[in-house]
Amino acid sequence: MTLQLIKIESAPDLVDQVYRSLLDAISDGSMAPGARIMQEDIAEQLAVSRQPVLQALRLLKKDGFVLDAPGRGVLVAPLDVTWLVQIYQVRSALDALAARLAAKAHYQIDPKLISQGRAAARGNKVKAMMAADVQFHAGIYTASGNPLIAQSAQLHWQHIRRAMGAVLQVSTMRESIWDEHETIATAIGKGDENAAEALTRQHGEDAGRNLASLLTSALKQQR
Amino acid sequence: MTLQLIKIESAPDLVDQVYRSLLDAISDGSMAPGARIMQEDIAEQLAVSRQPVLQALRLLKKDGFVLDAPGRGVLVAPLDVTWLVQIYQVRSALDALAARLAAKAHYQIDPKLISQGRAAARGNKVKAMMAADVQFHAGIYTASGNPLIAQSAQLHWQHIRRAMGAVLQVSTMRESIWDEHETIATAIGKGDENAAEALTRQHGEDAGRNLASLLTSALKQQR
DNA sequence: TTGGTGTATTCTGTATACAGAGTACGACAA
DNA sequence: TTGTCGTACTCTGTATACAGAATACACCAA
Repeated sequence: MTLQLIKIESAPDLVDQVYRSLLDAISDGSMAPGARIMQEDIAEQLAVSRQPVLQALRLLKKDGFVLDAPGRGVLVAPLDVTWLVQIYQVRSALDALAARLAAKAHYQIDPKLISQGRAAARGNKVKAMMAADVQFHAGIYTASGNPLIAQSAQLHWQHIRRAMGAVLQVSTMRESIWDEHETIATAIGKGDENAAEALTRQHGEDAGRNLASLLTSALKQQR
Repeated sequence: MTLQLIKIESAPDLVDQVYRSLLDAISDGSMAPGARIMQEDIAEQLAVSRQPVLQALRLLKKDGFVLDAPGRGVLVAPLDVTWLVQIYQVRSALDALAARLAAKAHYQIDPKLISQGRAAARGNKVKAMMAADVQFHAGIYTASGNPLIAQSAQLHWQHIRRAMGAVLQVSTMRESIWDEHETIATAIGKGDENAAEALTRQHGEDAGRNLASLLTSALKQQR
């Protein structure tokens, strides 16, 4: 009996649910950066006790989405360009690693991911663009065969999502990224590890610089 | 008043203390891989209620040090070679990134780190060797100027420490690693980004392979 | 002897209760 | 008017209480 059984997922408990709910709210901007969080408010809104909220907040703190404000509880982490740059540095390195591993396996990335991505890029729905982008990169993580990469990167993407939301400008997503994606996919498919790695890193660094500069001006404008 | 004030550290609460205590026990092997953890036992040993223990365990679960055993609480994560290899892959990539950033800044790594490391390697205290190794790499993380790298890597080192403890063999630490460290430090100091990155990655991958094979045979021998 | 069913126990996760720390605000003095 | 002190309040973190789920074991039948 070596066949892969569907793993029974343990029922998501309240802490998980609160965590996701808060993470979502923070990522999509409905909880503003710098906003103060009070356990009781959250607990009441979600109709749970303070206990699961307390635990969820601690997890979010570990991930850098909320900060301690000693004596005043916790705050939604403010948007910080430096922080974003650091996120992109790490993510680019992880993406590059994933691309190299995927190339080693001559993994054939589903062409649909790219065609769908191009379609999304031609539309004007920011969410759809973002989703396509995430999906493409997630595809590489999966292809790498190293789940640890996906796990780390997933958190990074939440931070990125937040920054993107704050920038709002649709122009952020230049269509050229899908040319880059296609080049990367080709290199991976051919098994050209060096090219896949270098292209992916470059792609990530460009995206980081781009978003960072947009965020900088957006933050300046706000004040 | 632009001078950097010493940040006031919020008093470490019980959750933090329990977390560290458990992390330490797991990392140094005093809590055996696969061992079942019961909240009440821990709580009693540390003279706290179950509440902080519950939260600490959830944090450890997020880090991969304990696993859910549905219906039976949690287990100390078993030592898994595949997992270790994945850790090393990610850590090598992060180390390489840190080395590149440090080289960009022409950071001069304290030569003491290396001389002390060589001294430790000549001794036969596993702990001291390990500590020197960690310190050298931590130096690079600091030099990178990206605290996110250090944060991620710190967890990886805990996993590595655990594996090393299980292997026990002093021979694990070949003295040549300090030659490699010295080469890396030189490349960083000279600002040779490419060399620093490549050397560091190679160093990490070698170490990973080495430890993985030792762990494999150690695990085989156990059964 | 082996398989199945029912019950008791054990352990987790959530809710509630409690105590302590810090802040905010108001009163008073200079 | 401004600065300081004191008090009340708010909010967090920890402990205790409670309920539910899953396991283990014993008993019974085949």
